[in-house]
Amino acid sequence: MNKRNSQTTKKELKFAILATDVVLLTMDKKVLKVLLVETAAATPFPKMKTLPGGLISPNETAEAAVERHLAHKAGVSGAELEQLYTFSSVKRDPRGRVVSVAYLGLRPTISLGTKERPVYWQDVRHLPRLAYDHNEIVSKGVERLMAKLSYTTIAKGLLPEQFTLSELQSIYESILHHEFDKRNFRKKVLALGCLKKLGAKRRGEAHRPADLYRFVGGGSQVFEIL
Amino acid sequence: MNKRNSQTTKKELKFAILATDVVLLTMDKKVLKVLLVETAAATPFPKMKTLPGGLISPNETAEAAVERHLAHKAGVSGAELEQLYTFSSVKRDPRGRVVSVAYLGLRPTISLGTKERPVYWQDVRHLPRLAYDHNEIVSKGVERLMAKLSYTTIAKGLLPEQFTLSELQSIYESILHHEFDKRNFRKKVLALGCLKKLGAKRRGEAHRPADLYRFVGGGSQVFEIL
DNA sequence: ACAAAAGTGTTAGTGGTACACCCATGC
DNA sequence: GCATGGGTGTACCACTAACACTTTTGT
Repeated sequence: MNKRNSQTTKKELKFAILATDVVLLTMDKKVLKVLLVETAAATPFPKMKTLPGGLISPNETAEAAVERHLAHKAGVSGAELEQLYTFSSVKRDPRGRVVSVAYLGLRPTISLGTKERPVYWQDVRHLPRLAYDHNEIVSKGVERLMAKLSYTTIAKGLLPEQFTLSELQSIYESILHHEFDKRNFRKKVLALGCLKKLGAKRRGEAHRPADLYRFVGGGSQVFEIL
Repeated sequence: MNKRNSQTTKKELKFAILATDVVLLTMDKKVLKVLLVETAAATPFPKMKTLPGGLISPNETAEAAVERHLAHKAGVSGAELEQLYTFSSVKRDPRGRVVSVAYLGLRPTISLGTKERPVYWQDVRHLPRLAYDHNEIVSKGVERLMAKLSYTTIAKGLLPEQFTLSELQSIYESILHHEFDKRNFRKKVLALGCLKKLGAKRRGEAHRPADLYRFVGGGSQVFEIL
C-alpha cells in the first residue's frame, strides 16, 4: 500500500469510468415530473429511457459535467443543482465499471425538448422501468426534495421569479401528498421572512387577482429545527 | 457523443482514480474528535496528517472500500457509515485527477491506535492543516453530524450499547455548543419513544447511580419535522 | 458529612391547528 | 350574476422554556 505510486501500477489504478446523472424535476400542473431522454442505440438498454447524464471529463468537476450534459442533451441551463449521491455498485453498467455522481436539479417550468434529441417529462409517480439503476436514482432525488421542503426554501427552484402563495402551497401539497390549511400555510411561510410581497398582482384568470411574491436572498436557505 | 463506446476510446475514458476518505468521529470527554493518520512518505504532503482512506478497487463499492481501509489503516470495524459527499475538484491531488467519495463514520468510544500504523484522535475544533482538501471534508462531516442530531437518532453511533441520559445530553451539548435544560431534554427524548430504560444503573462513581438506557430499533431513525 | 451528579413537576408563554366568510375578477 | 380561486382572524390546544430542590452514592 506504500509504493503503489510508481508509473507502472498507476495506469492500472485508472480502472473506472466516472459519470454523472441528473434527476431534473419540475412541476407541471400539480404533478412532479422528471426529465428523461432516450438511450443511445448502442447501449445495453435499447429503447429504454434514462436520466440525462454522461461522462466526466479529466479537467472538469462533477458539477461542471452535469451542467454540460444538461445543456447538450436537453438544452437546459441555469437549473438549481445539488449533489445527490454517488452510486458505485459494481454491476450498475453491464459494460463495465461506471461510478456515477448523481445530482438533483430543479427547474421553474417545463421548457420542453430541443431540436433533435427528444426529451420527456414523466410523472415521477408513474415511471416506466428505466435503464441502469436510474429508477433508484430518481427515488433518491424525490426523497431528498421531499425532505428539504420541510426545512429549506428549496421550492424556490421550482418556481418562477414571481409567484403567488397558492402556487407555493400547491407545490408543497403535490409533492408531499398532504393538504395544508390555506390560512395557516400563509401565516407560517410569511413568518419565515423569506418572502417579499410585490406590488403587482397576477391578473387574467377568472377570479380575484392574487398577490405576487418573490424569495429574498439567493440559493435555498435553511431554517432552525431544534 | 454517440459512438464513444468503441474499444479504442474506452481506454481513454478511464482517466480517473477513485478513492474514498472517512471522517471518523468520536466523543472523548465532551470533545468531538476525528481520526487522522500519517501520510505515506512518498506523497505530495509529507509529514502532514490525513483522513484514513484509499483507493476503490475495481470490484468493490465505495462503502466496501471505506470499510476495508478503516480496518487496515486504523484497525476500526463496525462503525456506522453514511455517504457524505463526493469531492471532484480537478486539483485536489497534485499528482493527478483523484475523485474521492467521502464517508462519515461514527464510533462509540475511542479505540486508539494499532500495531505499526499510528493513528491520532484530534479535536475537530483545533485541527492542523491536513493534506489535500481534508480540512474541507472534515468540516462537511461535522456539519452533517450537527444537522442530523436535530432530527435523527444519529447520536446512537457515538454511544455505547448502554448509556445514561446525561451522557446523551452531553453529546448534544458538546457538538452543538449549546446547553440544554436537564428536565426538558429528558422529557423530549423520552417522548420520542426511541429509548428503553434498562433495569440496571451505572454505579462506581462518586454520586448517585444513573439509570441506563438503550436505543430501540436499528440504524438511525428520522423524525417528523413539518 | 461532604461533594457530585441523578432525578423529578409546575407554570407561563409561544406556536400550531382548526375553522368560515367575503372579495375581486372573467365570462 | 355566477363561478372561481384569493384573501383574512380567532379560539383552543399542545409543546416549549424557565425554574429549584431532594436523592443516592463514593470518599
